[in-house]
Amino acid sequence: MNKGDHLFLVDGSAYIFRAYHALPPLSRKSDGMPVGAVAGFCNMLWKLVEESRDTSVGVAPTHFAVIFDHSSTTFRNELYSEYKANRTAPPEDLVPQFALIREAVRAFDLPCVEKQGYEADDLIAAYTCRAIEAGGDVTIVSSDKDLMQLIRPGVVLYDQMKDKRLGRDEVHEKFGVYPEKMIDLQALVGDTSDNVPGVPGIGPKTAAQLLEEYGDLETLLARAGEIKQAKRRENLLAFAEQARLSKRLVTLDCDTPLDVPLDDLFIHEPDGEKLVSFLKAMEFVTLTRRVAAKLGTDASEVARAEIAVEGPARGPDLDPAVAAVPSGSAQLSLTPAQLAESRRAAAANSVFDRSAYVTIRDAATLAAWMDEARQTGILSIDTEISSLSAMTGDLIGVSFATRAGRAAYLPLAHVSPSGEADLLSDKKVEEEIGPQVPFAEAMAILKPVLEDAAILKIGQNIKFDYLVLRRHGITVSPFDDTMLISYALDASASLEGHGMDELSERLLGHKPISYKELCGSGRGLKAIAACSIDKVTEYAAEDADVTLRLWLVLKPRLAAEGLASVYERLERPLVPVLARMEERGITTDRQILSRLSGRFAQKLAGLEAEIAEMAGEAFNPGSPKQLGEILFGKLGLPGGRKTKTGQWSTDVKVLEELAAEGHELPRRIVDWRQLAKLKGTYTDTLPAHMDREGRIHTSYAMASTTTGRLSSSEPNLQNIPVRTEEGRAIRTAFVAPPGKLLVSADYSQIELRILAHIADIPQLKDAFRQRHDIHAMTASEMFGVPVEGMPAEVRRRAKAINFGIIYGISAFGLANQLSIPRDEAGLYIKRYFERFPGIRDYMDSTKAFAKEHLYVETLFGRRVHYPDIKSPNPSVRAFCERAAINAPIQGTAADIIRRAMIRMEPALAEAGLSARMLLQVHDELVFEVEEDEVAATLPVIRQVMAEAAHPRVDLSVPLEVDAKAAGNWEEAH
DNA sequence: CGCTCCTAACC
DNA sequence: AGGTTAGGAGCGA
Repeated sequence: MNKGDHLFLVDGSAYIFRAYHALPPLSRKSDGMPVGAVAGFCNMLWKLVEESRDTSVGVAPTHFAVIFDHSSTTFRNELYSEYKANRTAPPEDLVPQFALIREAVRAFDLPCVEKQGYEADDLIAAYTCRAIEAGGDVTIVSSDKDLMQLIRPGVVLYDQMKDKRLGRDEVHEKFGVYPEKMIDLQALVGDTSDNVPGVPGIGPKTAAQLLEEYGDLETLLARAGEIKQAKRRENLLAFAEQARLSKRLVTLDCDTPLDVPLDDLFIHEPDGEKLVSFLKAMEFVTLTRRVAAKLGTDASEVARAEIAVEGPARGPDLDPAVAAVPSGSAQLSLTPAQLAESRRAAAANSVFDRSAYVTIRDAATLAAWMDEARQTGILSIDTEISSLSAMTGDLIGVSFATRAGRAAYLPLAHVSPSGEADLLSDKKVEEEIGPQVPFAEAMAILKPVLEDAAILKIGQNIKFDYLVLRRHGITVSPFDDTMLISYALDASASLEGHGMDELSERLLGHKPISYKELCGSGRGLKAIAACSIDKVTEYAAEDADVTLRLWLVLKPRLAAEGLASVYERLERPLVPVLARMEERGITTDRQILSRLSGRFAQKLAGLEAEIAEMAGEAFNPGSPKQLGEILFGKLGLPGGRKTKTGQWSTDVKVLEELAAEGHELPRRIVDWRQLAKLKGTYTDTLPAHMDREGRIHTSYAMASTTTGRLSSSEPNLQNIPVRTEEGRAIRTAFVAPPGKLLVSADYSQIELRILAHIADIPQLKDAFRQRHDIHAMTASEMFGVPVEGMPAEVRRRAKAINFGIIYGISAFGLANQLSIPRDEAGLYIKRYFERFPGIRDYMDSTKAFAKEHLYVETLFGRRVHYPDIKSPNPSVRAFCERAAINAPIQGTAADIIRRAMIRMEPALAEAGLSARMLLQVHDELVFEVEEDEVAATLPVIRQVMAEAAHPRVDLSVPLEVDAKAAGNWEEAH
């Protein structure tokens, strides 16, 4: 290398992650292999190479290398074992792309450099030093602040995504120090993502100020005693050694030995054929064309390269299924689709041997099992607790599996089956049921494994186990959840569809022992702690075994079917978020509820007397059967309809119609029903769910709806009344604790906005952009009535039609909703389609798509399956069609709020705010916020929610968020 | 006791 | 008319 030469050093590992996170996931068309990061990387590299061929640009490189991290442990771990210890495993769909990206660099004919025991940054530092010594210039293609220390005359950092070059002055502008002081600054500040400790209480601003004043780290530490601020002084004195250690960790070594000499990095013209054949193999159509054109290669003449790719499984493969693959080349050359198929076939008739399961009775055996997990890198787990609720049940035992058929149960808190636990001494209990590992000792052995970033924990509905273990100080990470994988693959079978027993029967051909078989049910229900440990071992170890085998079958399907990003971005990251919301609960005022109950009871008693009087006899107004006989039999009122079982229908609709004709009794029944509902379902029941602190903890189900929405139960906090004044009063019982306020933030008209975007309706989009009243606009378009002075009834009808459209409108449904004749409703729909022809196109194309694929998709790639959409039964078919029209709209809204929830906590933390997210009600999030932080918190919440679709989806309509704070939920809403 | 039906609360 | 959960009545075992 000579003076005037220019070396480009690409921080390859950093670019992989940036490409992966910044770009929408992408799968290879032919087999679903994830290639999004590869695509981003290749585009970036091509742009650099193109620039380098353009000699008119002054910064064109003469030398070029792409540098990668080699392994996760480096010499820095010897200095400090915790270095980068809190790094989580890379996403599953990214792992197979690492090898492909190295292939890509070779296809570009560029040197690909990495070194055992060193980070990319060390190699970049060494090459930079060599190049400068030789008189050359260096451009480091990266934006990592860890590399800023290398900036000096002749060396710049280039952030390609932002097209920004960082030199001395830019570093000073950004951090308040010049590059030569960056090491000292980093030593003080530390780095949470790399686990560099730094000095507590010192952030970048303070650090820069201190370095400005004292010159450098050593001087600062030596003179720390002079600092006025007490806390700052003490921390600097106490953590001086930690700062020095941090400095050694962040310092990049110029003398890292280089296996590839600098001069070998000399750039040469890429080999067009080699590169095009690689890009063809990746199926990057646009880039292939572009590259072929520029390099003068005829793409049609070039055969696609044979690229072997590693399967998505982590760690050594433990599944006999793969060893049985005839190719003999094991999984290294399997595509995801092939791997998924081989796993499916091998697991279809799994053999289970319950007698092989182990009961863990002592700490040494437990430790040995954990070592097995360290070897394999995977561990399926299942916790057994004393009740059904993860929030309250006591941990009774934990089961594990390390590979198919190898499973164990660890009893922790079993008691004597004779039921005299209280009367027996511990010694007696042990004589009766055998020894158990002491609880605290077991937790101490489990914790490092369950929190080990290198061991993937697998659970079925792992939010449950996550919550249980959190109560014992263990935060399970990283993890996979077979229920959520199954749900991402196909959410159509609701409720039991993703339960373990059903998955096992469907995918493994094996029926596990049911909870009922183990513990009985009803009056015969036995506490699991009192069941025989041998029996529980069979049951619990089997569950862990089944879970692990389900994972082997299900996990590869994510990549094979193009659903890895749905799982990785919308399902898995939500687990800890929801777990924390459930843990927090919401404070509830017992007094308010009990006063309301009293008031409702009085009113109900009055109504009951009136009802009996009017009916001429006492009967139970809560019995639709008795009521129907009174109204349509005894009193002979007209307009009776029958339900599908032939009973008289007495729903609100029927009663309201009768009331409108002047009948008093139905009016009273409607009132009675409403109050009885409020009292029975809410004011009487909610207090039973309160904990000792007065908080109610709901449970969110992530896999219970077909569309991607969450559901809430025990209690359901997603259907707290809001419509009527009496109902709304119940919301005043949901309060903020002293010193805090509740904030409610909800999306305005999110589903209609999504419809406007997806169906591409100009009038709707304009109305939303201009913040017009959407229902009034619709009415105006349809009926030709000006928005000014529009009668409420006209707007109401348009609103009903708008909702009807979202629900996959039918004349029958609209007629029912508006209480108008069916043909009139049909006319409305006809006129709507005339005014908004794009809506009809959307509906037709959605139906056609659903019939072709048997599923529809949200904007984020979530699939909703409709296997019955081709049913010969017209009503079944029509129902599926309406649901298929609704699902992309409802599901996209659900995806958007999921994204907002996942981003919310980091965004709040980043802003230094302590707000806590408590509830989700489909388009609304409820938070608990310190009073003096409300003003700062509202804009953060609004922004995260409004921007939640980005960058994956660029909606052509703005998302608006209304957010308000108050002492209780009613006023905040 | 466990299941189905009907009704009604929410978005 | 799309997506949910919950409670009470009623019925059969």
